[in-house]
Amino acid sequence: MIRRNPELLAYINEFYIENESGILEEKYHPKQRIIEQNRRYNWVYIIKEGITKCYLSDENGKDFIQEFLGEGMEFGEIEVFSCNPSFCCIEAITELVVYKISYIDFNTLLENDKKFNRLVIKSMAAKISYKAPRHSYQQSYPIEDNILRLQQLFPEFTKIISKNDIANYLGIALRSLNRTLNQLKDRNKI
Amino acid sequence: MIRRNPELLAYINEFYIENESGILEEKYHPKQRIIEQNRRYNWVYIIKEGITKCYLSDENGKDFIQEFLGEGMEFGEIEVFSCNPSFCCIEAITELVVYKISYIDFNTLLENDKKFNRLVIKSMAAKISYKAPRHSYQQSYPIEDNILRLQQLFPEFTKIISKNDIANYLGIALRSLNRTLNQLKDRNKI
DNA sequence: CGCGTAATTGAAAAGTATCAACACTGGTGG
DNA sequence: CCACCAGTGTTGATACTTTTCAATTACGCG
Repeated sequence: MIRRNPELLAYINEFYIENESGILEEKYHPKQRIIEQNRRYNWVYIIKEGITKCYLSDENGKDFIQEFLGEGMEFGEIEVFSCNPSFCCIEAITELVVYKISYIDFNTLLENDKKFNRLVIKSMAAKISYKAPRHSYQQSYPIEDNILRLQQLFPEFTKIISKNDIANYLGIALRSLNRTLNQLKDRNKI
Repeated sequence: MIRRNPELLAYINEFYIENESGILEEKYHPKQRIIEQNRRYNWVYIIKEGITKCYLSDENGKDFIQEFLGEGMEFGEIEVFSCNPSFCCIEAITELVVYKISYIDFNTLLENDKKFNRLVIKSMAAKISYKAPRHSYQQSYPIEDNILRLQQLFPEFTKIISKNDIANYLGIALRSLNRTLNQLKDRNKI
């Protein structure tokens, strides 16, 4: 549920911070948006501390949460390669500290630092391989199974994330989330 | 719906075929599986001709189709980086011709050929950026809207792909697909 | 023709969303 | 200290959507 990438973060901390590498640091407060949907940016971000949500919102006002991103996760890098405007929105949930790198510097690193290149590819591969099963599971199983699964993976998911966000993450109505949670409690399954 | 990557295919055709590069060619018939779920392989594939489906199947027997892959699309590359067994199944829909490259050669190309490296990254970025909106749309909109959208993007989608596969792609029951198609016809929307 | 696969349909059951009302919480200012 | 407010969480009743299951038909091909 909350994705992390300690390997990437460690690498950046070790080799590029305080080293005149063009990597900047920025802070955000909860509910601040780092990236808005359908805009163009020239920065790639990597989370140093805190949690964000990555979501798409559609005309009818519904938000769909792609993922919750924690330490070491990148965002904004997809748009470097696709040359499209941002396809999702990134919003801070907790207090947040990020590193940011300009497109130009990011591309330079990709070309000249093989380890960095490989870490970025790995991070993208991870994004692909966890999205697929999740999408599949959400479509194929009833709400109850999805909640039990979340419960297993992240026992304290209700502590950090609001109910509304959880519902948006699961792609269901808030009411359905509450009802199902109650049913599970009644049957002592949770 | 049917993804393609002509740029990658053109590049491989131009520089690596019939050039002692370690790239092999293979043919498959409809319904043959190139990759099974949860196994380990040592090959990355690129489609030269034909169409495959990429799907996940779960214990309860349901298949969920991730994407239909056409010319130039790679598969098997994610597992090179994640080091996990295959997370999906790849099955030929039409007569199929693929190129295949061993993990070792693939890694060598990635390290030594910057253009190839960039093309692979771009292809992964594309996978991420079309999966996200699709997942979101399927969760947030009713079946009817999803079918109309498919209709717009691929007017002849019923010609090539079986009804069952379309239902599995949309994550709905076959019955629901048929009912909705009929309703749309009644209202002359299709 | 006969077979297997794919497509179609109706009726009932199950699952979800919608909407509106109400409760809880922490913070603010009088 | 209390009243108020906004944000978040909770709940019931109802309407709607989707699936399930089983039966039937259509199609392509040896």
